[in-house]
Amino acid sequence: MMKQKHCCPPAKAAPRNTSGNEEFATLCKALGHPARVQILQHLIRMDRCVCGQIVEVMPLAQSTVSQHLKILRRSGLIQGEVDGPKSCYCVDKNVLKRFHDMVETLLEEQ
Amino acid sequence: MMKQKHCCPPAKAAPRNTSGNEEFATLCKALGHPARVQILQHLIRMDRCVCGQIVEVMPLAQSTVSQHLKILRRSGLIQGEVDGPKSCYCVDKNVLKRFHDMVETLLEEQ
DNA sequence: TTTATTGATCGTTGATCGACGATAAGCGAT
DNA sequence: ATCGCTTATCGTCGATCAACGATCAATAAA
Repeated sequence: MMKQKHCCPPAKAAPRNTSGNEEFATLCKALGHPARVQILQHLIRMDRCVCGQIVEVMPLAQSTVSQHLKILRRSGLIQGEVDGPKSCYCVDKNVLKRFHDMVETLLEEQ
Repeated sequence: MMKQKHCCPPAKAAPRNTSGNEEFATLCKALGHPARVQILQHLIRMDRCVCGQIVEVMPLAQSTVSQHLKILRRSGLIQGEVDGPKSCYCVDKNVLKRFHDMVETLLEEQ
């Protein structure tokens, strides 16, 4: 079998929906840290809020929270927009719903 | 606010279900790599199968697949039992269901 | 204009990940 | 007892993560 070093799987015989796997894994990875789960939950409850409000709730430095927000944003789970000198974040419910559907699909596949 | 270095959050004022977050993050982290998602899907479809069969399907070295299996097993998503010289793996459907429910709870919280 | 506030980014540091080959350990067959 | 097959573990290496403080850029307030 073809092997490779330090890189993601190449084309395979029957890769069975690899791109979907990729997106699912990306979303999971974004939620693979308790701080980011907490941030997402907080955003869900508050609907939308500003970075500082999140920092207040978290036992982490502002720069660390900002980093987590960046990761969540990159995954698509949250969106951020500048609001004056502040940054306002909110959950992208479509992406969250899609994530949910992916898990459901997984569950139904058995 | 109390800060700390290189370590997980300590007790907080109102940590709001931190242990649940922890488990959810752990499961997400386990699925945060496309290879592990693929392995889980394969196990779901095959119901149960032996390590070698998984290695055949994946474009990765046997040791790498074994490592991924270990991570999935540690997360609780799959179980493994020795069967002679082979190792047989299967999905823990209860854990998968719980994972699904966690996502659903997240979705319903908005 | 200067100052304060807010948040993103930079740079660093130690820990963990992800890949591999090599090796060890357990079992079945010869 | 030895050999072969199967799988887990070890050791290594580069890449990425997670945390922090420091700094920078942009806006609001004085």
